[in-house]
Amino acid sequence: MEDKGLQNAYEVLEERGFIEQSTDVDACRQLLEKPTTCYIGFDPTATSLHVGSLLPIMSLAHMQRCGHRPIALVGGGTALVGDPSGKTEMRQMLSREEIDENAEKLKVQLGRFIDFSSGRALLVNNADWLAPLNYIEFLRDIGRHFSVNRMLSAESYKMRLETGLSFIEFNYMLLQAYDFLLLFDDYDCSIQMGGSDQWGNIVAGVDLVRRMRQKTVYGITFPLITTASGEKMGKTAQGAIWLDSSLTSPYEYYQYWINTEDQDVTRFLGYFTFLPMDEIRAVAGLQGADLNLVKTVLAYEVTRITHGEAPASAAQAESEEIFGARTIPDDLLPGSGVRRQPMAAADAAAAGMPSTTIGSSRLRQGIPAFELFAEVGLCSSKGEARRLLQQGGGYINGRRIQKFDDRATLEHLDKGEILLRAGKKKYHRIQVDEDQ
RNA sequence: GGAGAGGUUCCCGAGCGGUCAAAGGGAGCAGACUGUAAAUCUGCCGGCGCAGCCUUCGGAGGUUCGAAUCCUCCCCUCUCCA
Repeated sequence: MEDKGLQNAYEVLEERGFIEQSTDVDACRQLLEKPTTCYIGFDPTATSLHVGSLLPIMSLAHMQRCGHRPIALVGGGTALVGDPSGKTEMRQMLSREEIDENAEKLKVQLGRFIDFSSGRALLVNNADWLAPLNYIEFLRDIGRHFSVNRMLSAESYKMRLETGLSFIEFNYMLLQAYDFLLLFDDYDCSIQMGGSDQWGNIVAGVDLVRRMRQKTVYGITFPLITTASGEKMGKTAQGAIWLDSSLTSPYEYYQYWINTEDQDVTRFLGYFTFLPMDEIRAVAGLQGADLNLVKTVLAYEVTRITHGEAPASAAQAESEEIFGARTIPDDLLPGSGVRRQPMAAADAAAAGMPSTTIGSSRLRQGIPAFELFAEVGLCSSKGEARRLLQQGGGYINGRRIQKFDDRATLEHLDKGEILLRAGKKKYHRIQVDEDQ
């Protein structure tokens, strides 16, 4: 069902809403009738990719499913320079070592979405060819094809012309264009994809190949994904939503997706799952509380694709334990393998809620609630805990705490543990260590 | 190199030498409402068992009974000129 080798990749991407702009729609579609090589660059500026990179990653995965060969380019070289596109300020420079380290981690992550075995996809690092470049040669061979006048008119530089743009960043476009040229030469790569902020850089590469090789290559950009309320994807108050499970746990990740705004649900199913579009269209009309069923499928699917089957099911179980389970009808997004029936209570208990172990002697004396909330990390300071509790946002075993200094004692023990809750969604489990 | 502007609590942005832990907005958090959504309303929003005390206004000194507000030097950013 998922592997529709026959469908044209361009149409798949278009149907799923991936395409914002392309250099030549008809030519791209035609090119993709036959196995083609395409690439996207990823910046190794952090140890992990985050949700913001999910759309490009999924596009490569779709390409591969349609029989094409994707190249994931880790920008180990370009990251040394820093892309000014879409940024207000120059980004912090990282050392070569840090970038190499990050690049290694990105490889592993990308491997979960794309099959790099036996040449079905390639992973390259542009540090391999950018780092040894000779400045003078580069200027003479590549630099001469670029018009500063044109570059200055590029949208991506406009914003920076107001706030300041350093020369090193100004060069970024040449390097990315050179990447495309090199991939074209070495791997016959003829399509570059990227976020809409990459349009200028991609076109620069297309132009460079045309000038130097008299060949036409193509570019496709994706829309900037924002939520219905206008936020950029993947940003929360706690920071980015990472794809690395040690930075953002599968549970948090699942929760991020299940909290998707109503208006975004079907759109996101198209972007971030492999569920067939006709199934997705079938649920597009759902409204109100019914959408929560769809959100469950969305959260499960995205978590499964990112972290795997088992962590996704565990996240689902844990969420259901806390927020309650629903039954998902079999005909709702039938292509998904989500568990559709509520779990037996016993199975659900094995969840990975954060927990702290406390000595029984301390509990015997009783611990003021605000201290406990701060100690356990539910609040960042005692003052904050105090405010939370005074506003009625703290609970022990589901019962609201009346006074900020009410004590948690051994009497609160329920099945060997105490369940703390801050607000509606944050939980913490206290376990007791039998000391004297 | 020359001339000017400016660096304030997560962000933006006010701030008369005392009444400033610092206006206002945003973000965030809690409560109400709900569907683990959005919108809305209310409260909170440096630390501390908190009617009090402690540490903040780029950095270091200084003037004052008293400074985020005045002076000196330094660091950084931006604009214009060369």
